[in-house]
Amino acid sequence: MIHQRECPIETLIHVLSGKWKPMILWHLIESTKRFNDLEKLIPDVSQKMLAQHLRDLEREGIVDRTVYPTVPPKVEYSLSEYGQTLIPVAEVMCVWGENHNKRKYEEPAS
Amino acid sequence: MIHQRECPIETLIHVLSGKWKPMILWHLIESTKRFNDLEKLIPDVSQKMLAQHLRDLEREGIVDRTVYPTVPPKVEYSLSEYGQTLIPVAEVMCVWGENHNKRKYEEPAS
DNA sequence: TAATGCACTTACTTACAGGTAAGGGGATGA
DNA sequence: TCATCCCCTTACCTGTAAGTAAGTGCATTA
Repeated sequence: MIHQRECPIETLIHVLSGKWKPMILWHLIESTKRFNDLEKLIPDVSQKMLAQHLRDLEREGIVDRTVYPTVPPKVEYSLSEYGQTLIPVAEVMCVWGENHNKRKYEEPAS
Repeated sequence: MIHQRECPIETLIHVLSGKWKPMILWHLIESTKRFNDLEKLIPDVSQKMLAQHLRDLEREGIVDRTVYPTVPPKVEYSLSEYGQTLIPVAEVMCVWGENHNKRKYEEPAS
């Protein structure tokens, strides 16, 4: 049972809202990635949006940004320790999402 | 572990995106509600937005709409059987959300 | 006759997320 | 000297979500 007055579903939805954040999280759960890696892995994302959403996730404490002062610069993005707490949540969300997609595309009962 | 190619987190986020959907879900998890009930329970929602988001949730099969042909009209909204599958997901999301809010407002370490 | 309640819909406007294109800084390679 | 690589930032524009306000239809109430 849920026994809160306010609605914290909103919190998580808000943290992961934005067209590209779920994808970013998805790939960072798998492993640490560089900016360019993410750009290649996420089709059609612009550099601006990727940078912006990474900064959002960093501000929330979910993503760690590690800069190596080399030339050319190397920046790595990874899930922070706190960000790892999202993994089980993401799993539950994924199970539901997969099922929902199946329902939508395999049994269009409507 | 998550072993999908595509990212189904997006699916759930998309289903619950829109400023008012989490709140609507929240109240319908508690119990069946009428249009006016929801309007009163959700501060600042306009009738237009409430109607629109309820229709969205109905289209996804999450919410059932029951019309009683009385005058004045009576319409009840409730979680469908399928919508109930969202309850455990919502619970996990809530736990994380509560914790995140605590972290943000009680320990502004940044 | 007019007002009220319910559950919306419609038309119009505003705000913000996102898209496009270009630049920047600093070292290396041709 | 020019181009290239990496990781962005900036300026500008567009499209969609959301806000505002009014209207609809029907029956009951005053």
